[in-house]
Amino acid sequence: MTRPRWLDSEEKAAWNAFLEASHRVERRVEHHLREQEGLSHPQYEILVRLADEPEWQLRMTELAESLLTSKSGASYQIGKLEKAGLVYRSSCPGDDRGVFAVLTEEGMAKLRRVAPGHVELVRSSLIDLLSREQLAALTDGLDTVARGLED
Amino acid sequence: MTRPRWLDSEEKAAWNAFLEASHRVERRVEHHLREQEGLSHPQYEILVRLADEPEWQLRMTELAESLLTSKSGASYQIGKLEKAGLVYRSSCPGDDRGVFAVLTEEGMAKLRRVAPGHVELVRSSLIDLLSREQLAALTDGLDTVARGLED
DNA sequence: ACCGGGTTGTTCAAATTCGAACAACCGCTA
DNA sequence: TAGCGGTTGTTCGAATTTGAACAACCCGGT
Repeated sequence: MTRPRWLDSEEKAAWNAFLEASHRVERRVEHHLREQEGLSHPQYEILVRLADEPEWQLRMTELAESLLTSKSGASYQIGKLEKAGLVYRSSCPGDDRGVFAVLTEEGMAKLRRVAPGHVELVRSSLIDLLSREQLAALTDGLDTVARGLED
Repeated sequence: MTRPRWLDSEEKAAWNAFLEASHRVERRVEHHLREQEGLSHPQYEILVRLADEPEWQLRMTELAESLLTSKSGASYQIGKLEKAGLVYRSSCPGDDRGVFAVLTEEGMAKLRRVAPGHVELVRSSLIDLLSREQLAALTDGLDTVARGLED
């Protein structure tokens, strides 16, 4: 067992800033969507993912991977959205195991209604807090991290 | 209702990178601590917070605020750690409402045992993925965000 | 000394998350 | 075409989180 390579003060600062910023932002977004729009953040993200697809649909597994969540978690949330009429499940032609989650018109309408407030919140929680240069540098770092942790 | 100030592509990239990086890192850390050390991330953070205090103790409310979690969440996790013998509750002299969460020797020993592996994971999840310059820029941005969202 | 507003920590129900287990299915190979 | 490893989505129980409700307590002004 080699001696641990402890974090120096800059590295500690980086880690703490990362944890604090991500928790604060997540907390804020979750709270806003919940209170103002009656959606959880995962649910909102599902609507966004589906709306981005040409046919407003995604396989359950693809959806779960896109959300970085478990399959059971995706299944649960799709169930909720289905009850709310924002999404429905559709069988997958050519693969009887498969299930598509499909955005309904009502789901798309909901998303359009909610998006402006959400974008405003994203601005006030991240974008508008930083200069253009800070934002670019932040994106660079975060992207490098995200790419480094893929799979 | 004014027209929403939609995000341009750089802003969208920033937001997506933020969400993806924070989810991937959190997921990785949580998984590692759970599997390798038998602690949840919140629990580990509690041990760290307490160990940082001169007397290894914090009031429940302070602890909750430090963790950016709810009071009930802190209470729950302290209950778990108490059962595990890593922490105990102590009444607060001068304030009968107050409760201190106090780190035990065993808790400190556990933290010392777990810390090296955790630090290695923090390195491989964030620190070592970035150059010194990237890390500094990332810290700057994330700190600005965290400060901007305080309270 | 007493009140009234604020604070502290716990408990509760409800919601959410996860992984394991499972049944059903796919596609390739013998 | 029978079989077999791998995939798909759901269900289950366990763990966790949250806000609301609550009881107990603190304190400054009267």
